[in-house]
Amino acid sequence: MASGETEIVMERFFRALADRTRLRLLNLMGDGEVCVCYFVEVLRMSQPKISRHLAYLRRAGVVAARREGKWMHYRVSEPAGETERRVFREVRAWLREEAEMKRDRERLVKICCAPRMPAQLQGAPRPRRVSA
Amino acid sequence: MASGETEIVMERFFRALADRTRLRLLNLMGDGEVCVCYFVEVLRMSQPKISRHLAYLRRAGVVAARREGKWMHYRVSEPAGETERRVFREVRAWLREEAEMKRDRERLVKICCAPRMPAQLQGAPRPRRVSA
DNA sequence: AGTTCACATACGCCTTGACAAATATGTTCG
DNA sequence: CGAACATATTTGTCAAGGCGTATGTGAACT
Repeated sequence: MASGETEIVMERFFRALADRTRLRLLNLMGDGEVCVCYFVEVLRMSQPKISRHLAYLRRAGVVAARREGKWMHYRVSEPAGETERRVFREVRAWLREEAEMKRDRERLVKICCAPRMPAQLQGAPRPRRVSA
Repeated sequence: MASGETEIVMERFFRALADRTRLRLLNLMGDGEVCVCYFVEVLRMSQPKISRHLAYLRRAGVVAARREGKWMHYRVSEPAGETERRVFREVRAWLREEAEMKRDRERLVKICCAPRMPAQLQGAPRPRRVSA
């Protein structure tokens, strides 16, 4: 790693968290991998907007992506260091307590566990684990 | 508090941390109140720049200021909620580990505990507690 | 009162990044 | 192959915020 590079890690990390949409995305990934199409559905935002914020989080090293056919699954990516991991853990605990974040997770559960999925989500892969 | 206002607290908090200068200022306040003149001296940045970032941190509710004659002392201001406090605690622990942050604290100690203070700091009030 | 010291704020310039709309890429299936 | 679908990126516009310079403000002196 280039000298001085560690010095921007923290900044990049906090910049990644300095946007409500990105915090909401992170919150939805709290229980495991989630497909992009669910983010669009739950947050009711345009697909490019979601995608841009996911790319931002990816560049910041906060999330990782996995392709499965047409679908992309995003998951939280744990930091390397012990201290960073603890910071991240507490941040995510904070997310779990916020009102809007709770509502988002409830919407995710409602949508992906519904007896009939919404029309645009027919055939979309369901998240492994989901909890409000 | 107005409805919906709690939803921007997190964003404002992380935006306050999303800048290296502000992180360094926060780090220097880790052990107690510090006078503005020390920030200028330790970080070797212009006084208006320091002042602007301190104002930003103040607006975000992350620090508090106290006037003592001509001098302004800044200190970390603990958040209200338990979860927020834990996040903040871990963030500050992270700061304590970074290389540049350590160097900054060492510089603060060296400057304010020197037998003869630098010319521009003659008579400046020394921080209560200081540790590298 | 007037000056000096310590700090804060205002102004102008420039960069970053958020958004919508349009377009490109990659995957599957007929 | 080509159409359909899911996701990604580009383009253009705008607001937030970074910086340096200049100026304002409040406290402590003579």
